Amino acid sequence: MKKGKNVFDSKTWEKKLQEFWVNEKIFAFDFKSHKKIFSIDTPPPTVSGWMHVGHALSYTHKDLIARYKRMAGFNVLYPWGFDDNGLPTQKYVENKIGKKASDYDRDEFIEKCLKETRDIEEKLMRIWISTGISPDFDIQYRTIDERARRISQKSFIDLVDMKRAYRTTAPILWCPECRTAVAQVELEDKEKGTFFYDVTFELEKGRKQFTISTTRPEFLPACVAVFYHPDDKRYKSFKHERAVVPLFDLTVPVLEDKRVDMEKGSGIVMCCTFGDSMDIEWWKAYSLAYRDLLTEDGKMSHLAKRYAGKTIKEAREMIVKDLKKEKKITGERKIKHTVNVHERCGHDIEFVIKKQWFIKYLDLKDKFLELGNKVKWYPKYMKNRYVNWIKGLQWDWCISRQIPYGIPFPVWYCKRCDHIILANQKQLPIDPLKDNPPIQECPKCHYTEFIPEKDIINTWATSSLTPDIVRDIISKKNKGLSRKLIPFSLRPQAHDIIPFWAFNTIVKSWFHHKKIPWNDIMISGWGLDPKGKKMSKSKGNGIPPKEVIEKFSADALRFWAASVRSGEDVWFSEKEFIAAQKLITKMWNAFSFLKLHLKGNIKKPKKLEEFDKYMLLKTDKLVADCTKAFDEYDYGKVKLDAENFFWHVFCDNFLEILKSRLYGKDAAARDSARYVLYTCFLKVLKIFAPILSHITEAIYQEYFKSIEKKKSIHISDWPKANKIKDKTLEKKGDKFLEILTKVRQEKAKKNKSVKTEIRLTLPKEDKKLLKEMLEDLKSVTQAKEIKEGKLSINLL
RNA sequence: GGGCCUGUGGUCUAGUGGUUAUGACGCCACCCUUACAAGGUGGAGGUCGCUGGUUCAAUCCCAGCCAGGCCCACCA
Repeated sequence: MKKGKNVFDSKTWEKKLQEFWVNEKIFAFDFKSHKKIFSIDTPPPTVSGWMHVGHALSYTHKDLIARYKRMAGFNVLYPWGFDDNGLPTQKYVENKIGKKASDYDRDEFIEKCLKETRDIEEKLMRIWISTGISPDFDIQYRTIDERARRISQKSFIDLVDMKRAYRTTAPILWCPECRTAVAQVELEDKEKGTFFYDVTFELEKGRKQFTISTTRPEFLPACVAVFYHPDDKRYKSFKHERAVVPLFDLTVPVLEDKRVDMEKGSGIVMCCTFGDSMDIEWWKAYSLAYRDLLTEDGKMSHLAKRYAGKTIKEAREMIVKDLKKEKKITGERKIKHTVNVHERCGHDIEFVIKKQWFIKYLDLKDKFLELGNKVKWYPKYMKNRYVNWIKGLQWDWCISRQIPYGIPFPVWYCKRCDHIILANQKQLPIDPLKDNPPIQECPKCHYTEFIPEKDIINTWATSSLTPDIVRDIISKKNKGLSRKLIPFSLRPQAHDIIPFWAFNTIVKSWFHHKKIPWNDIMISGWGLDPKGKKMSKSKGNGIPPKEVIEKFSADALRFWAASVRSGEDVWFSEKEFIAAQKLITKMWNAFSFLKLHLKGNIKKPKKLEEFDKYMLLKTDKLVADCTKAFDEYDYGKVKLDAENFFWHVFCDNFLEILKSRLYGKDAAARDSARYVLYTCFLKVLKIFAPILSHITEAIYQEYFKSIEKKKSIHISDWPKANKIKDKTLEKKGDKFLEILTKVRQEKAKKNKSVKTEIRLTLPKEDKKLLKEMLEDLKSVTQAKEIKEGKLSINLL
């Protein structure tokens, strides 16, 4: 073989193999197999823009497991899906076409959304495939497709029947920018600078003045009460009085409540509908009046009188100015405080009262905690996030959203009495704006006109049904099989959506099946950009996978993904990609060496050389370790162990030691070497297959396939670790390597080539121990002879 | 305020209640050795965040503290 560069051509090979996998349906779920099923509740990526390597990271984690399980003998159900309905997708479309939903009529806009999502999904699909993932693309869904709409609407109707879904007027979190209700989980914290104003109020009787500190003076027109702490001596005398709100001439009750913080501001606080969640608590507790201050787009209502129609910001500025004019502001301090903003648009969240659909579940907190305990969490501590979230829940789940693009509620209301009319289950999916209700007249008041629901069902209420959607696909081909899929084997997902997706899926699974949705949950971290910030579509700091794949390779991307411990975030750094490329080159070169020596039949020889037995033993140890690690979803350990073993044990030592026999004349000794070379390399290759999926497949296709007969390494059998009975074997081999290291040290110290010949003297017991390995030791150390005595290495 | 995670050579990282603490990148010296110079061999470099405790023995277990990150709550 000629000296020179021998690099694995990732570009050509990866593309070729990816096509091969898809065309040959290597990863197809087998509907007829009797093998045990391993089912994965794959996260359908949200269609809201281009993906980045952070996405590829967590999808590769799932893929590592899928590929391992397939080789480990499971019939792997690894579906694919897109989450392409609701606000995130609508926002993407609005940005793409440069127009708002309100610029179109509803149907036209929905058409636009459907077209745009189809377009980008097709392109995204190609990128996903280029990362080397291995789902069965014939088992695929979209959360906007007919199946998902049917299942989501059915879930909703079932929940109404169970008295779990209910419609009510209640304070909800409202985004004035998106003009829709949002859920608690969609909030983000943002620190903002603002002013703390000391506003002068007075008591109705006696005109006694007092100060209330507030950050939101624009809420004065919605003030419904003021509160002080019952132990606060300063305000004891205010009991049963009424206060006058400045500028607006409202009078409101003065009330005592121990939730007031005496230390904050002046110790007396106004309650408005609704400045914050505390206001809601008081409003409920004391059945206070409701003053509807904000319109849907976040402007002041008629209650604000001459400030009506102004935005919150404008109204605040004007009211402050006017208060100052009347000398009603006695102090103002600049402060920083955290406010809730909508994670999708960053706009401040307000509270308003509206009719919305809710799912009642606060009474089931204990149940959900119990279900969380039944699921096995990897890593374990991630369960805390689930527990923490449930403990902090204080709202029922608001599932209605006031946007056009999504799954409609299958509901009409009687125009006269507001009676709820549900669609017939057999009709589903339906759109109440287009379809007629299943009855002619209202069963309650016999009126014959109905109002269709315009709201849509929030995305999470649909995506929490992914196991049901996949089961539905399966049941179309094999009804019995789908029943075996409760629960699924594994839910893989990232940690940021534990309160959304993991939790909601458990909730729905309990309501509909009274079971946990999956046995295991594996949590992935985020990809962080080189500065340590989370890569995100909206921040635009995501690195596109294409960049990495073109510069390095898909295998390098997978290697990077496998270098993280489950659940931990990982910084993007090129170091790991460079290391991966080096490993790939090393593997390809080792393969060239193998090809030279493994021509012709490979048979297990009658007698194995002693060192070769040791090689098998060490390789099997690696197999055992990696199998255990993979079974615990610890791909990071597999990657680490396999890399170390392959490079430093297999290549640096084993291959060097085998060389003399491979090039030598003794046929029996050579056959023994050839056999272990073949066996060990194939085992190592298989261990790497889930991680470096392309190069291992390329090597398999080029050489091993013709002998092993499986179509692809990815459906070949996972290696087995044989038990070796000989207890001294490991000791012998370890001693061998220890002596080899000493010889190398000696040569390096003297600045000599490793080819330098030596005279080796070994202590009696070592020489005896290595009795059967002396020939190998001689050749690898270039020893002319091995004598007995005090350990010494003489360079010749 | 509550909870969780992390802290190991310059950088990234493995790991264990018990000899000299793993590997990579970088650094230094040497070596063209018939798979590979994108290689090989060897080397320098660490009080394993700090302070106590448990123990014959702690980087590892416990407590407190410090630093970084995350989740939740509060946010008049």
